[in-house]
Amino acid sequence: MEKDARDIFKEIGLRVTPQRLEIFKILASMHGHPAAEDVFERIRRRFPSISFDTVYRTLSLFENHGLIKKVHHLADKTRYDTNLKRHHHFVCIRCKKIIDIEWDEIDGIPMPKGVENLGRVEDRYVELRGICKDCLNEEEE
Amino acid sequence: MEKDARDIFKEIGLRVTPQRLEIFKILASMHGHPAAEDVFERIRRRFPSISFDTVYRTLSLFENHGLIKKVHHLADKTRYDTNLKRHHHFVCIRCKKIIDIEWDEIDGIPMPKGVENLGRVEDRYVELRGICKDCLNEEEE
DNA sequence: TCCTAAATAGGAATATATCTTATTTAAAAA
DNA sequence: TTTTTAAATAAGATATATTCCTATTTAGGA
Repeated sequence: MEKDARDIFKEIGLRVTPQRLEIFKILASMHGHPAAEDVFERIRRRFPSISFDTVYRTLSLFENHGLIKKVHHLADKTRYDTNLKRHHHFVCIRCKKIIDIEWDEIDGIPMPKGVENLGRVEDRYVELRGICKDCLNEEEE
Repeated sequence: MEKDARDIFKEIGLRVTPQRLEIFKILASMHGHPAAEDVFERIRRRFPSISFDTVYRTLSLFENHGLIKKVHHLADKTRYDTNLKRHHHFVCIRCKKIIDIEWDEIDGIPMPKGVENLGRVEDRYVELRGICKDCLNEEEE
């Protein structure tokens, strides 16, 4: 997010509103991985009457234009895993289907440098994200 | 989940209730990655008066004893990522902190066999799960 | 069989996210 | 610059997921 927010919005055909500019600025300045609520708390300082809806709408908008990303594609409801065998997942970003995959080679790769300073790693989890067969077929029609 | 549910419960010191036995059975029979609601719909056939609370409580209980796992550790609220550079995450399973990590070696590993039948993979995402430095320090005290 | 702590049902409460509608505003057109 | 209009916003209602509260029931030990 280097360029001026105003230019970025114009490039992708978005109206330039003060709320959007401010949310953009907040996101750029906020390290960590904010939730909508965090953004809301911050922007309220400048726009005390801003609504939650505007924040959510703007975050969606930014996401749809690739300016930000959701950390997970399955944040709507908690899903449980009954397969206790070590495995990873293929997740369809369209229909949210989850398919188990085995991928032992993952465990062989050395940790990236510096991770030991972050904490104690207890597990490695890999998610292959894409479009599942069913959704690809529907697309064709 | 091979053993008799009754024995498993006793081993880990849980009371054996009809609701728990049934939920356990449902989980074992249900492939896919059910949400609490899915389990609720199924168990209602046999226990029409069961409450949502019992389902949630039982799922938590099973999770705490390692009988099932949540697919994600961050399912409570949507978190956004403002770092558009390709990266992965270290996630603290205790405080839910997310820390960006770079790990290019991941891209070099060949896909596991059979993935091409599942759909089109568009991205690989890795999550290192563990306990962060802050939580480890608190633990010591 | 009795007793007690634990589990449950039912509904209330909370949290997150989206929708509805009247009002305001950005920005294109005049 | 002024006018026009579709898009954006605020406010609150609504939807959905999850947890909490409390009276009642029950598992399992005494």
